[in-house]
Amino acid sequence: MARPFDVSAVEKKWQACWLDEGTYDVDNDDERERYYALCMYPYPSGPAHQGHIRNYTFGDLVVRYQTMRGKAVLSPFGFDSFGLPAENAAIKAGSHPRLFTEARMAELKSSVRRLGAAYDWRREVYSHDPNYMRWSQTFFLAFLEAGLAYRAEATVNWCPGCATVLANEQVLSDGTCERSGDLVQRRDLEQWFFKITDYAEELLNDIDTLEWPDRVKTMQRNWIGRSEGVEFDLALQGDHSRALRVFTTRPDTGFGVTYAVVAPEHPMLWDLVTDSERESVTGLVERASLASELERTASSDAGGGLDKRGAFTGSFVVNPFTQQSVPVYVADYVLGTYGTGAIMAVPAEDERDFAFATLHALPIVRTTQPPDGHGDGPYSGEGQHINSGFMDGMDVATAKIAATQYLEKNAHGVKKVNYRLRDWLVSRQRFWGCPIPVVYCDTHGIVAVPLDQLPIVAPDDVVMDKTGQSPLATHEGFRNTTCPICGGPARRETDTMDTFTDSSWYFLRYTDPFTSDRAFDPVEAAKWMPVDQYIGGIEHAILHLLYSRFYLKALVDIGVAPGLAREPFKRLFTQGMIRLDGSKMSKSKGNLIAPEEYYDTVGADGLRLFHLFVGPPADDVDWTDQTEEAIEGCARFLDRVYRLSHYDECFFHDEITLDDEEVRREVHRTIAKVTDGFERWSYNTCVAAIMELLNTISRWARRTEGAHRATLDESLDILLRLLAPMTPHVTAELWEERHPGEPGVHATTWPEADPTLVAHSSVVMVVQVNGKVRARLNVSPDITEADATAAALADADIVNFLKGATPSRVVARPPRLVNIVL
RNA sequence: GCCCGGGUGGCGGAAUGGCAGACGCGGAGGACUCAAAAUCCUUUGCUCGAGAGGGCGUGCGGGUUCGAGUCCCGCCCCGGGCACCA
Repeated sequence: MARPFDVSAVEKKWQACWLDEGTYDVDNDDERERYYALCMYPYPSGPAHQGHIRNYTFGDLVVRYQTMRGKAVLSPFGFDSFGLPAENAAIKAGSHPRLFTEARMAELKSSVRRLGAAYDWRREVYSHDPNYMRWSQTFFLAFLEAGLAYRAEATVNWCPGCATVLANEQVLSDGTCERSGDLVQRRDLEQWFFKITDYAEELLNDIDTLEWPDRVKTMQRNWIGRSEGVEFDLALQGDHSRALRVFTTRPDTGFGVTYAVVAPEHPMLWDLVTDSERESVTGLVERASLASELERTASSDAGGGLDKRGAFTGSFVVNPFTQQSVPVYVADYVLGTYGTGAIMAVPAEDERDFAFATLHALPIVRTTQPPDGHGDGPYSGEGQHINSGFMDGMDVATAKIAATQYLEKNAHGVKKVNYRLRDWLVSRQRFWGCPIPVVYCDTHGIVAVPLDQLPIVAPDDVVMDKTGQSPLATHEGFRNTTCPICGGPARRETDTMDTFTDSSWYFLRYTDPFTSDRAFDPVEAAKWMPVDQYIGGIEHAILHLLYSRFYLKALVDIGVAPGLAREPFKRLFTQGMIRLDGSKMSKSKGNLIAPEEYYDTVGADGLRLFHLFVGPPADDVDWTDQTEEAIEGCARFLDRVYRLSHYDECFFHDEITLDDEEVRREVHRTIAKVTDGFERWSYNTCVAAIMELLNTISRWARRTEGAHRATLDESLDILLRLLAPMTPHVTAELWEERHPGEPGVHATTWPEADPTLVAHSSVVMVVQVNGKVRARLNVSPDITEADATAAALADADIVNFLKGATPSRVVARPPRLVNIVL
């Protein structure tokens, strides 16, 4: 489309200006009020796509708006530059992940620069920078020393496609890898873990203090999965010196326990199995251990959990409430990794137990009275206790307390809190990540690499193939080393750290990236932290956002970040996704729409305005056939702004007329609307309000009766300032034309609405009869209820409409509405 | 199955219990032009009507209210999250 000005030239000019002059560089000794605005640092996958553009457009609006509000705004940029895609691509192309990654970083940076977003580029960080790795490794060792990092053998998630283990958080609920989509396998391996479970309670409680979307908060609460209950003993029938320990959240249903179940991995299992049952139990356990997590957990779907595989162990335990002996089963619906790995089963009040009991013909005893009409199925809701001895008649909460006391006295019962959250598995058997800085010595075992030898950087001449072992393991020069303690032969850890460890602290490095003798100065970091506004995609709702919260808490506790607030991100905004043909836009789907083609036509400003205008920022955007036209519409609006600013046929008069006054009022009302919209993240309505203002000014300036010069100048100046955080280039250009030699539009302050002008001098009051609008009257905004009623009833149209009928009621809501009810 | 969102013109969307459809896209008509593009103006929920004007209308069915897109109850559909965690 033809533009009234050279968009590319204008945008290049201002981008160069901001960069050369370091307009958005901010120093740590800045005395203005501070504001830390941050977009999640990207994985460098190539040129920016529309998701990035959307993210950085919102971020830049916040940065420029808060700057105009007089704050010192920290706005850094960097790259989450370690990761599997680079390694896989490098294997394919016979290149090195670093070369590949740095080429992608350059591409992304170039397209981000052309967006014209304001960043302090001096603070740029990237994960694979040895200067950054040094501190990633230092933190690992600090965690190790504090007992927060440990090595253990465990059943872990192995992704065959990625040729590495994964954290629980990276496995989707259907048992596939969130990255490659491969079915994740279970393997018993010795791996490094971070003790995130130590922080489960605090991670859960502090969610309440965060200004985050409820959706994200709920997801994190569910992920942590706190449950309160009792752990107690079920004594073995015939040998009361031994017992099966179980966990339950419903001790009150104890009288309904008709059997018990242990997980196939339970350590006591083979003590319980009698000779006659050995064969069937062996078969069951073998099947369970071969089955993938998916098969084991997803089999309950359709038939309401009828597929409950299990076998009798041959042993019995005593129900401590009824003193009756009940059979012990082994079944794969009980998990070895949660609670005690064994449960008391109450079929009448638990769906899973009900399904199992039905299948295996076990007795079902109700202990809670279900509501009328509930039927024979399991019932786990509120109700009076029945068949429950001393708890009969109690409600669930009261019975829980009574049952807990009973178990404490009679069955070694202890109140217990369990979490679904597991420790964070951080080992990865891949090359392109931060090496774990420990060595293994035959004499001294696990030995930390001395801090002065950090960073441990992987050598370049490594054969990278996906063998299931870290590529570093085959590099003799890297692998073989000496023990820092005894100098004897030792071997290096060859696994690398999960890349989520890198992204768990980058926001701290941004606050003080200039120092080389430590990761950051806690005093400098404390000036900026916590991040005032964090912006990113919903896909990080659990992974990155939970890990970062854990990191900061741990870093504060171990003395790396003393004095910092314990939460990294005060406010979080999660933007919607861009969809093409209904599916998420992503490089792997090959459906990216690059911004470059728009930069040359509608400009970065046009594209930015589109992203702001298309809908609520939190909503997904469908990229359709009509999107091109919508983007052009945004560019057209900017052209109209440009033309109005250059309009030189205006006839001016000296007196301020009523029309001029009304324009001033519109201008100030728009200030109020846009300011409010900015605070509420309602950017689409802000754009609409500014468009309306332009229409008003434009029509008024073209009138033959003329316009008041000072009013036109004020109006245009305010319009440019309101628009400046959204479309920074064109507004900077027009402002410079209008105010040569003065500070630029981005250095001006955010306009303030004059309350006396925002108020309306007269308003339209609607008059309804039985809820339908029958007349409109111009009234004073402070009309009284009586006057409003009188005016409504006196109106000619209303009188005519009523035809003498007497209203039964008149509801007046001055000054907006009067409703006459017949 | 459970927990969140959401359902408004041809399309994206707006609307603190008070004029439904702001703003934009698209469409229609007009001005300018030799012509086109660009620009500017008018118009644009559906429907009945020549017109004035009327009726209907925010997924469906009820309810509360003088008044409901908005609040309550029960459904339907779409999207997302969780899913044997005892």
